[in-house]
Amino acid sequence: MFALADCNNFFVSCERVFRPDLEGRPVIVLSNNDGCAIARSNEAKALGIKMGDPLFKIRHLVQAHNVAVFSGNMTLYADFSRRVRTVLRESAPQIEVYSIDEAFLDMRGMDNINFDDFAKNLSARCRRLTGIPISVGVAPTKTLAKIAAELCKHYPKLRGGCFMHRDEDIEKVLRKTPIEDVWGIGRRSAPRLHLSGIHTAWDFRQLSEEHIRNRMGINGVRTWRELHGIPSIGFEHQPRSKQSICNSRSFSHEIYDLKLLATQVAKFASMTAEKLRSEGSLCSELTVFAATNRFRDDEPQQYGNIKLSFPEPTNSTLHIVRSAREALAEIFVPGCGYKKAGVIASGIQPREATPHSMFDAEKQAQHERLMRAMDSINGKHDGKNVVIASEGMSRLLSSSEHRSPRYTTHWDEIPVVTIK
DNA sequence: TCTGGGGTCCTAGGACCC
DNA sequence: TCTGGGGTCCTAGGACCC
Repeated sequence: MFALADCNNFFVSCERVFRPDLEGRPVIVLSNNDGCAIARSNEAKALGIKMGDPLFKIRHLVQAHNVAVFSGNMTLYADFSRRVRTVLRESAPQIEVYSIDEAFLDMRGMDNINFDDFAKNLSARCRRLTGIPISVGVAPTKTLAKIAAELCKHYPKLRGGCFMHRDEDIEKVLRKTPIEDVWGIGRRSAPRLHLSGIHTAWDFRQLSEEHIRNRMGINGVRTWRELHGIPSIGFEHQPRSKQSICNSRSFSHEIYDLKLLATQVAKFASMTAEKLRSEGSLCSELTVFAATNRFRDDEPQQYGNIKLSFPEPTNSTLHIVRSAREALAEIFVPGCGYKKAGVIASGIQPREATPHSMFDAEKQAQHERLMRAMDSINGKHDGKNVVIASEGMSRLLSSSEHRSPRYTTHWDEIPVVTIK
């Protein structure tokens, strides 16, 4: 058996931990720049607010129904994610962290327990210890466990846990599960399937493997087999090392000036280098891209990108920022208003496995000490205190007007509450 | 006026090899 | 007249996920 533990409306739930007054009220959390709704409470979903709806298109709903609006506060959510994972690790021998708000549990070997009790107890325990409500589905495959967890969200009677394993139960549930709700069936496949009369997970399961293979490739087959109860998606006991690291943002307004754009790209590059070092990795390639506002048809559109290779794999802020700035200068077109830019590191390899340069060994050691010093200073205090000059001292050009305090990580942001 | 960010894998086609 | 078979690597684009 496999379990999926899925945090309910995760970002909203994090905000509610410190704002219990928002229980029962519609709440949404916004993406970068306060652009789109990326998390909604059940009440907000009931109002018809969809995942990814731009704020300006749902303003009328927000005002009419007194929706509480938050800017994304990733520092806070990452900390809650860590707390939830701690609880999950205590409950199963192996967990696979799937995303910031989901993890699979490998239940193989746990034969003599009541899985339904296990699921419900885990949900209650997580709520008690972290404040975050979670749904736990247990089933013979990961795909079925996902469906079981989803069931908990619609049926409060399940008390956050659902064990789905008997053939007749699986059939009953699959008959009611729209095909587009199945893990692995996306935006493109669902409409195609509907056209050929496939509307539910059960309909899909009735098709022949050959048919699926021809129309949807190997991934379709995997999903089909999983729905039949045959585990076909591996359990990843170890987190795999990343193949690419990307830092990109949309800006709060268009940037026409290369110098200003370069400070932003320098920040992305610097964040990328930091992430590489924190994972003990080096990169051998760097892609830099910059794009104009694709929603404005009254302005010339421009998308530039360039990929470069480093002579030696690196995770140095100095190297990566310098290269990123040079690359940006090559793709920059004067007169264009850039709305988004970013940096992608690839060709990632573990630092230990990479032989040191034959040249300048001493210089390289010095350089590494410098990076360690930077990381240690920036890690000690709230916020970045040492940056390289080309990043500039200004912030990223993005707005977040509704950000909550980072309650659990930044002491100076915690509001003083007077209880009368 | 205002429209997210960060990932993964598969597939098809071209270039090239013996 | 007749025009193989089996690889690799790379890239772009598509599809999927949260």
